[in-house]
Amino acid sequence: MSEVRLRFAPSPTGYLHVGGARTALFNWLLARKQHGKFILRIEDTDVARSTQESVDAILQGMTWLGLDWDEGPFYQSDNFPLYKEYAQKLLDSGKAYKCYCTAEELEAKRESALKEGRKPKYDGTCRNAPDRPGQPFVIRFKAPEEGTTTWNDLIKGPISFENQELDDLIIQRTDGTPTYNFVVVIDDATMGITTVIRGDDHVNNTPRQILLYEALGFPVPVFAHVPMILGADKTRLSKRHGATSVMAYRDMGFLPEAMVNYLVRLGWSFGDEEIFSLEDLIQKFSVENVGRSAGVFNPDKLLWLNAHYIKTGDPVRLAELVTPFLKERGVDPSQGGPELVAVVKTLLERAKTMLELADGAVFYYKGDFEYDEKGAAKAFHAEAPALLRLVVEKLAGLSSWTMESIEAVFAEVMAEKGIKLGQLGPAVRLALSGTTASPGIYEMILVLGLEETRKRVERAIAFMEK
RNA sequence: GGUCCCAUCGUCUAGUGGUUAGGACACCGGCCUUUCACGUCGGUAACAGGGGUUCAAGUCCCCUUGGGAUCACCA
Repeated sequence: MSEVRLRFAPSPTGYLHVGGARTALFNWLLARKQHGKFILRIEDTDVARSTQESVDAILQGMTWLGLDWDEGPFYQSDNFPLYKEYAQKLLDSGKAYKCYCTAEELEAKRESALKEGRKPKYDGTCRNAPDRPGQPFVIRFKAPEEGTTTWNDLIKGPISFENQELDDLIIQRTDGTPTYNFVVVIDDATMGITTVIRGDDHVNNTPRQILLYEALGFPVPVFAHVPMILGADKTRLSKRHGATSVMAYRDMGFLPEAMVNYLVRLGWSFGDEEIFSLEDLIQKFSVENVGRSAGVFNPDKLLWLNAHYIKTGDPVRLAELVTPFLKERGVDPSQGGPELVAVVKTLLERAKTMLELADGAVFYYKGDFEYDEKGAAKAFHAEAPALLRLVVEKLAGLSSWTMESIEAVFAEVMAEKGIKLGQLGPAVRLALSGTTASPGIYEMILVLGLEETRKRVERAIAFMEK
C-alpha cells in the first residue's frame, strides 16, 4: 500500500474557525502519524464569495497552530478546464446529460412537490430528452435509480443510502462552472487523496460523491466524518457563543499548544490523559478513537489548558509572546525596567492568558500607580513607614541579592521588632505593586532590584505621610 | 416532511457483557500560605425511557423520546 494522502479543503469565505481548525488538525495528525502527505486545497469555486483575505487568514491560522502542509495550497479556480473535461467525459459516456430546465421551473416543481408531500427531487425531465442545440443548459449526473450506496465511515461506522433517494445532481452550471460535489471528487481523485476527514455535515453528500467516483472510474477514498462543535446551548457554535476564529484566541492571549490540545480532546480521547503536545499526538492520535457525537465547546477547559501551558512554558518564549500585549498597555521592556524574563517567571502561575500575564506585568514597569484603597487603609498603618525604611536599609546592606537573602532580611526585621509578617508584608506589597494581589514580595524585590524597591518604598512613605 | 446521524456527571470523556460506572474542566469544602494564585486532599454530580437477548446489559437488538445534519445552477 502506498502512502496515505490527506487534505484540508476550506472555502475561503471567512476566517479559520475552531471547527475547521479541528478538522485540519485531525487530517494533519493522521498524515504525520502515518508518514503520509498533508495537502491544502482552497475551495474557491464560488468566485463571488471567495476572497484573498480569507485565504491569508486561513493560512495564518494554520501556521499559528503549527500545522504545516506538504503540498499546496492548490486553488480550485485554477482547475476549471479540468472539471469541464471530466464533465464532457461523463457526457460522452452517457453518464451525464444536458438539462434544459430553468431554475424557475425547478423551483416551481420543488414547491409543488413539497406542498403535495412528495420528495423535492429532480423529476428527470431531461434525462432522456434529445439535445437542443443553442439552448442554455446545465449538466446533470445520471445517478443510478436503484441499489444501495454504502461505505464504512472511520468514525461513524457503516452508513448506507438507497440510491432511489438520490437525484440527478447538477455537476456543471449554465455558465459552465462546476459545482461543489463534482469538483471535490475530481480534486480528491486527481490529487490521490486516500482518506477524507471532514465535517459530518458532508455525510449526506458522500453517497453522491461515491457514485461519481465510480462513474469516473476513480478509486473511492476512505471517509471519516467528524461531528460538529456546539455552543453551550447545544446549537451550532457561532459568534453568539463567543469567538469562533482561531486567531481571535491568539489575540485573547491563548497559546497555540493550548488550542491544539483543547481542540483534539474535543471529540477524541486517549484513556485518562488530558495533556498532549503535537509530538504526543502524532504518536497517539487515531481517527477510530474520535467520538461519534457532537461536542460542546467549553471555554473554561480551554482556559485551564492555557493556564497549564503558561505555567509550564519556557519563560523566554513567553516573554517574547507577551511583549506585543505589553506594548498595547504602554510598556516597552526594551526601554528599561526589570528584565522581562524574570518578570514573567513571577507571573506564570498567576496568569491564565497572555493578557493576564501582561496585565500582571505592567506594575513592574510603571511605578506611578495608585494604591488600592482598601489595602492602603489596612496595610499603611502608623508603624509602616519606619518598618519599610528598616527593610530598605537592611536590603541595601546585602552582599548577595537572592530570594534567600531577601527573605532573611524580613526574618531579621520581624525578629527585631517582634512582629509577624502580616504587619509588614502587606505594606511592602502595596508599596511595590499598588495592589493586594501580586507575586510574592521577595520575588518582586528580587526582580525590581534595590534602587527601584527603594524608590517605590519612598513613594509609599511620602503617600502615607501626606 | 424525506433521508442520514447521534444519545454516560452541567461540560469533555473512559468504558467494548460481570466495575463501589473511572478521569478531566467547572463547582463546593479542607490543607499549604505574606496577598492573589499554584499545588494538594476530599466532596456533590451521569448510563434519556421502554421492551427484548443473556445466568448477567452503560455495553448487543428493537421501539419511543429527544437532539442534530442535509434535502440549491453554496461549499
